[in-house]
Amino acid sequence: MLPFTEPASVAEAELIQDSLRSRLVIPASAVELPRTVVGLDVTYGEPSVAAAVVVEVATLEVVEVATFAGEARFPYVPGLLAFREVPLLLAAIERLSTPPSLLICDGYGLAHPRRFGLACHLGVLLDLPSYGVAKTAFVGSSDPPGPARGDAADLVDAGEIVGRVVRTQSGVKPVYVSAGHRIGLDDCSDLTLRLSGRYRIPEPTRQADILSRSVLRSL
DNA sequence: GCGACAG
DNA sequence: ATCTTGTCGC
Repeated sequence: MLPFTEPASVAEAELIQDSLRSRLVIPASAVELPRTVVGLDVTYGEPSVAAAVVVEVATLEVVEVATFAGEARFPYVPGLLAFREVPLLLAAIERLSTPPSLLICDGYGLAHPRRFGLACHLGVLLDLPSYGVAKTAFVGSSDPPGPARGDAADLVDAGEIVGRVVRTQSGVKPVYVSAGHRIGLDDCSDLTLRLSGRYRIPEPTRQADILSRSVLRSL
């Protein structure tokens, strides 16, 4: 795995993204789906808490969890979220007993100003398939997806399809899916729907959100 | 130039 | 993200 580099400035952070982006691999065809996936999230506080939750794809059951509490070292800057979250998330992932097979992040992958969001960053550093599921818009635009679960619309930025707006529950606000590394957009969308039981947010990141919040409360 | 801007 | 209760509705 590649080491995380802590940038000393916004300009340096952008250079790091441009450099790591050259290692991105996005396959054109479907990849084999793993038996389990890892949902990731960070809740901010003092300290902040990162959570990694392993979920079995077939049953949506939680198989293992790990957390890490520490200070976020980089400020929140739109487009540079990874520098705030990656160190904490890597520490949580390292505490899992089983090696992760696919990462699902709370945020964006390729749908990013420099095409290198959080999901790309984690995927490249760990050389693992990864993608992002965000709750609100960031870059690009789309037609509104149809009203039924499974309806979706391309997310387009600068004439490029960078992600997909996916309705995971009928009549509920859609989520924003974008590929991170070593997985194509179709697979990301399919997996997101498969992992969304009765909630808007797919189970892995939903559980990571719940866990990181509860751990922070208990500190 | 102005506003918007993942978490 | 977070500060924060009740409330409307399926």
